[in-house]
Parts: sequence; structure tokens; C-alpha cells
Amino acid sequence: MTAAGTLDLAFYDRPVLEVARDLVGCTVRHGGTAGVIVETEAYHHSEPACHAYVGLTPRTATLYGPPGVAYVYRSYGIHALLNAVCEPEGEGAAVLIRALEPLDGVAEMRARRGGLRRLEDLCSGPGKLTQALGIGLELNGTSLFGGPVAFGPPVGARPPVEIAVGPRVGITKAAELPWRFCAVGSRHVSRPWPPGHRATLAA
DNA sequence: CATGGGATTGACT
DNA sequence: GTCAATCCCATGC
Repeated sequence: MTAAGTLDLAFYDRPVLEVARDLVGCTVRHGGTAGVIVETEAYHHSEPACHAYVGLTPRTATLYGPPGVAYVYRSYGIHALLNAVCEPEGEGAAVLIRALEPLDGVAEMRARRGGLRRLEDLCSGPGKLTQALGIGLELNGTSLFGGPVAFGPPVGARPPVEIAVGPRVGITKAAELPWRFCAVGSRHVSRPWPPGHRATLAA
């Protein structure tokens, strides 16, 4: 990471499964709002659930570009979903940020989310968190270190996060791959973390 | 050029 | 539990 506390290029220029696991517990910041990542999923061009599976097209250009860049796309015609592009340029891989624990700018998040009261409702889903942080499609292709959206290392003296691994959510293809990573015990995940969890911070 | 399918959410029965 | 909203874009004719 840099002196400013931002995850740097080398962090993203690694196998996407490692980055997805390591991002749990890290922070996402945009403007005055920020949250702690409690749920991620990995996507790779070698498997059909990944947008990059179809190869290099206008849509997937960001995914096949350099790592450490935001891939933001529209889902179901309605929601913006945030990903971090990983692996060397040309590999077509990214980590989907699926849920956050609100950290800063909670009042602003509530306003953007229609005044919802429960903290667990603000960022407990990939479409919810982009709405709460004000992240839109215009941020697709922007740098994650030096751009408007910044990822940072775990804050303060947070206890080590135990991570549960399970199948990805909401997909029909390659649904068997255990490429979803959740912070065990968090009430801010999009769905219950998978049972029989394993894999802590150990590499 | 027409069509179908989503890495979702919130409202409703 | 079911279901509609809504739109980009990859694919196929």
C-alpha cells in the first residue's frame, strides 16, 4: 500500500482469488462515504459467469485492461455494480464488491438510500452499496489509487477476520465454484455466509 | 436489425 | 414465497 493508505497496483496484480479474499476487511471510500468490505466474489475470463468470458468487446475492455481499475456496469438495467480489476493486463478478471459495513458518511448514505434506518440495509448488497456511496457508471475505468474511488487496508485495531468461502450468488453458470468470500459474523452481508467455513487470513 | 438475458432490488401476495 | 422494473450489449438472423 502507499503512504496514503491506499492499496496499490501490486495488490491487484495477483490471482483474482487471492485479491478477493484479501479485500474482505479492507475499506472502500468515495467522497465523504466509506465502508468496510464484508463480502466479495471473484470472476475470471476462464469461466462463463464472468463478463470477460466472451472475450474482448467494448463492454469488457475495462476488465481486460490494467489492474487496479474500477469496472462498473449496469445490472438488470437498474443497478450499478462495483468491481476491482485484477491480474495482469489482458487476463480479464475482477472482484465484485458485494457488501460493506458502513464506516463514514452514514447520514449521506441514508439520504441516498431513501432514509432507511437500519444500518444493515444501507450497503448489504452490490447494488445497494453503489447507491449508498454514490458510485455510478461514469466511474467505470477510473483508477482505484488516485481516482475518485479508493480502496484502503483494514482500519484501526480490527480483530482478524474469519472468512467463509462458498458458491457465488445470483448466477446460473459456473454456480458451483466456491468463489464467494464473507466476513464471518458480519450482519452486513447480502445473504447468510456459507456454512462449514474455512480459510482465514492465512495465505 | 430484433431479440434475449442478466454478478439485483423492493414491493407485493 | 413471486414478480416487475429497465437497458446495455452480445448474439443471431
